Amino acid sequence: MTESDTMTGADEDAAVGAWAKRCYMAGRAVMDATLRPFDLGSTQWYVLWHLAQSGPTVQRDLGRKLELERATLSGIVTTLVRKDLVAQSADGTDQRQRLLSLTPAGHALWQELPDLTFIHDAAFGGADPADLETAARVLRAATENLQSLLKKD
Amino acid sequence: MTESDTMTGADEDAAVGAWAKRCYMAGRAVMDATLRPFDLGSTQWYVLWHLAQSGPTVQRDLGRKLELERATLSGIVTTLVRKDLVAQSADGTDQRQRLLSLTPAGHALWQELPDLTFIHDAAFGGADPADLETAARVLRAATENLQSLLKKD
DNA sequence: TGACATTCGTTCGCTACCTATCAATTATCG
DNA sequence: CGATAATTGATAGGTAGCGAACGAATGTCA
Repeated sequence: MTESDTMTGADEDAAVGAWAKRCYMAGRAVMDATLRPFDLGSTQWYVLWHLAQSGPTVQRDLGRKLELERATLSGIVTTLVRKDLVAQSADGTDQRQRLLSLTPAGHALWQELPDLTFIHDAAFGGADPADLETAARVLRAATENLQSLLKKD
Repeated sequence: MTESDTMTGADEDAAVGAWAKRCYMAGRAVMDATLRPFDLGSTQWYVLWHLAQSGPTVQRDLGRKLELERATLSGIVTTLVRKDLVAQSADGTDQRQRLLSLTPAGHALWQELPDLTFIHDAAFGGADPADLETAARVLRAATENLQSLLKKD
């Protein structure tokens, strides 16, 4: 047993949580390394991806889809606007909302970006589909348990 | 299927990678909320935890145990030193190394901190042990696959 | 021994999360 | 209608992570 096993707790349950973190961090590291030549962060890529796929989107809606707090997305959008990849325009109906869309430069960059499918394939491609389903179910249940723990407070 | 599919939450919510992130974030949120009254971050807690359990530790070793880069741990240690919870002293044999230990205030705070095992219990307590084992195995394999992807570059 | 390489901790600059708060806007309800 | 509540986006301040680069200390090897 390694020291990190003891760190995360003596039982197997804790190990799942620790591996969830490691897996997330490792995935992000690969994504960041792939996008570094393009001066793009992983979450910035998700924003471009969504806008390229779904077209102009109200900022709040995008935040809900990417599961980011308003403040988090606000900062990322500011960065992308500064890079002239995303435009933030007023929406006619609700003056509070901002409509996000790709600029021409954003469109152009999106065309040049490599396909990131290989990341997911490398990570999970060799796994038994049934095991993947089980892992997803365990993680989903844990997430919901934890979130309901926060609500209760 | 890429990470992007998972983020959109379209219908493929069986995506393990996305749930790994959600699970990690949710766990950290509960931990942060629990530790907020004590003005402690989650990783700061891990540092105190290890020092309370294992006694004085060379900084680099602690970094390896907690799987943190030197730069990351350096910042966290600085914060804990500023709060007078951790002391950073010179080690006799190697003048490069710093020996970390709990200060009296650090010991005192540690005694007052609540038990955090309820978090893992709430998250994974209701799951089938076999499923937990499967989830851990899937995540571990994915992590190793991703890390070897980084080495190759 | 001396030259070179490695290691440790720090610092810098960055991404990406969060909470709390604020101004502006819109929604709701008496 | 008007007062109050809720929502949007921005900002401030904090935590957590990374890579790159640097000085000091240590290891290695010709």
